Amino acid sequence: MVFSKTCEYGIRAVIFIAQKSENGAKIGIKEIAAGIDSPVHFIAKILQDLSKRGLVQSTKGPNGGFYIDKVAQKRTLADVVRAIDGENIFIGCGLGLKNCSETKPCPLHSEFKLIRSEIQKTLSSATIGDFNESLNLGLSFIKER
Amino acid sequence: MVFSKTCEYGIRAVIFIAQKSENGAKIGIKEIAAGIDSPVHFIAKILQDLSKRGLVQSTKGPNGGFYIDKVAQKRTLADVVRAIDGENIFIGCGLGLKNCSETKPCPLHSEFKLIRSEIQKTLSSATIGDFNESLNLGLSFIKER
DNA sequence: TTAAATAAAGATTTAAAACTCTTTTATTTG
DNA sequence: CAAATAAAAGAGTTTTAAATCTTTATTTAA
Repeated sequence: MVFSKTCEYGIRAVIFIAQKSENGAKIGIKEIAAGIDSPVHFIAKILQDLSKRGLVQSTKGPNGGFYIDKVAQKRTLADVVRAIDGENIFIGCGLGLKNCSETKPCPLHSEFKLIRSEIQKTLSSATIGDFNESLNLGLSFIKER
Repeated sequence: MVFSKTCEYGIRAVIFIAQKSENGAKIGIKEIAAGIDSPVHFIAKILQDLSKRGLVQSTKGPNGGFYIDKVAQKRTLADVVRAIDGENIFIGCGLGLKNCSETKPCPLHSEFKLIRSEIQKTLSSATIGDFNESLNLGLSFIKER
């Protein structure tokens, strides 16, 4: 729920790459897929897209791979989500009504405003690089097993 | 996001039926579909399912239709969501990790715990019948146009 | 300057969700 | 009891998301 599968993989990949490339290393797509438990070609597609938007960096050829530079480390998870799933999670109506608004609210409008703002706050206050340390210390995980 | 389309329709339908049947009336499936802007046969399927679970009542034949009795008016939106989309929204990991837990948390675990509990609180404190008045007064809406 | 490594791109397949259509069953009323 | 009405049930179809496979382009290093 909340995010599409694509977006879940995207967030996990971005966090993974950030951690692994902190020291300047580059990470191959196979290693990324293994590191976050995702289908190789699927995450490749997602990263191509994030790469075009500057949320990850990459180089081809031997010793190539993905990495996240200092600038991108400061981008937020909200940017990643926006790039993949769009604005809807931040602004959409909980009951799927397109013209739900302050003046014509759905019955759950104000409740969902609170929830959405909580989501927005969480995602826009977390940068891509924020999790490096906790992952390094084994305090959090982005892999199933 | 958050809910499946099926679930959005389901919630809207249930709220609609609750309001319209408050006085004991029964509402036909066509009227429901029109009242919440949903495909007739699709919402019919959803209501069949909710009916089996006792979240709505129905009778066949002339003057038949759907309604929601006193008991079901007291059921919560959480029950409806659980019936259609399952538990996942209440317990699932924000990053889609199946074995994310307190002891093996994903990087966003605690943040999502807050968000989920907000969703849970909202849905389980709102009964199906809670919106009758606000809909009657034209203070909230469950239809696009 | 060629071979190997690697990401990018494109095309295709699979699976799940959303939606539609047809037939059946139950109920009511004349 | 027959006809009409309305939901239930079942069997599709369409659309979208997810996943896979194949080919191309770029880079490096021998």
